[in-house]
Amino acid sequence: MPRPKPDRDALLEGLADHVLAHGLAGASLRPLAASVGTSDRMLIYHFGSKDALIAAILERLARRMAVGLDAALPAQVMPCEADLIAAVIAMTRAPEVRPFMGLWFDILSMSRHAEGIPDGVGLAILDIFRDWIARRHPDGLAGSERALALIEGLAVIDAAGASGMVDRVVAALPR
Amino acid sequence: MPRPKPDRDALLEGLADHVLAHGLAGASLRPLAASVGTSDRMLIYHFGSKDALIAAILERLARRMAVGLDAALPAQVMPCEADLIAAVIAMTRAPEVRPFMGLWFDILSMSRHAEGIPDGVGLAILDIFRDWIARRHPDGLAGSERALALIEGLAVIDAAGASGMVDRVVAALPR
DNA sequence: TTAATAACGTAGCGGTCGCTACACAACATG
DNA sequence: CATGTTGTGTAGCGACCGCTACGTTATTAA
Repeated sequence: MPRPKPDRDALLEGLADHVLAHGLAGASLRPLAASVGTSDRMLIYHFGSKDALIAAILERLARRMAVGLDAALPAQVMPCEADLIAAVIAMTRAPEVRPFMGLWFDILSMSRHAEGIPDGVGLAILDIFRDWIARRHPDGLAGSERALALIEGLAVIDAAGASGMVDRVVAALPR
Repeated sequence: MPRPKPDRDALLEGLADHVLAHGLAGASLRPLAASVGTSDRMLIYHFGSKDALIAAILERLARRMAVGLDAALPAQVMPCEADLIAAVIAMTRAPEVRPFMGLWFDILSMSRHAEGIPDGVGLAILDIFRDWIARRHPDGLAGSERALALIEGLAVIDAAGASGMVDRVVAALPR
């Protein structure tokens, strides 16, 4: 009975791609549907409402991010925090990761006004990232939160267009 | 002829208030106009287009932020970076400053897709903030960029809902 | 075979969007 | 007084929004 409908799952992959490519902020049913060769009618049919659809897409993307993070950097403690941060910043700039950063800012922006972003999504994503860092940080979980803050901040500065400032800060990190 | 029309200026104050209160992401002409007792028709008449209107509002808000920042913390070097960061984080949590942080994430999100946010706004705001920090940081401009990154990151974590993590990081800062 | 259910297309609802056309009053200038 | 220019209200355009009504086909169960 609660057989996981196969179409829904296939749709989600394509929908996640579309959100990643075009952002979450202006995502609307018809372009979303067109990108996977169906209609807005069918998206509502499968997911019930736009909010539920967005929730499903975000869940899918969160899993994709978790998997991608682990694939991007070997899961071993790095000897020096500066190296870890430099590696992460380089990673966030890779073309296949940058859309995720954009999505992250969309979520931060939208969740302030309850615009269809489920509660707790921000926290969940933050936890995924924090734990991922903790597994690679020389000080483990203790140092991971400060490193996370620094990385998030550098990502913000990067997104604002001041990549030079980011490079300077990373280069000046104590080792 | 290029007399700076007085109405336009008065309108901008109210419009800036509205954007601050309701966010930039979903700001549309009719609610904006209603909030200052006029019509969408008149906003276009005064500003030419929505994009120009948004640009004017953002300019106004940037100035307001610059003034507010200087009023919030005395313009003197603080003896310890940790104290400065703690003070800034406390400031970002104040009810009159929080809307500015929200606006900042809206700008970050929207400017990725050229959604009516003029180029360079992100950089301009970042510069205002960086310089403000530099004037209070024990290491001056040299240390300000790393502090800025840390503060931005903590603001992101705060916005995501993990204020506990922010408190922990701030408390663990070396002094 | 028949009946129920699932999957999907077509069409359209009521609403909001940015923006414009048009008329008209007030005022300034010749 | 005639003639703009400036401000403002009313109405509405075409596009898009999330969502629904309704009919049809395809599959499955009795």
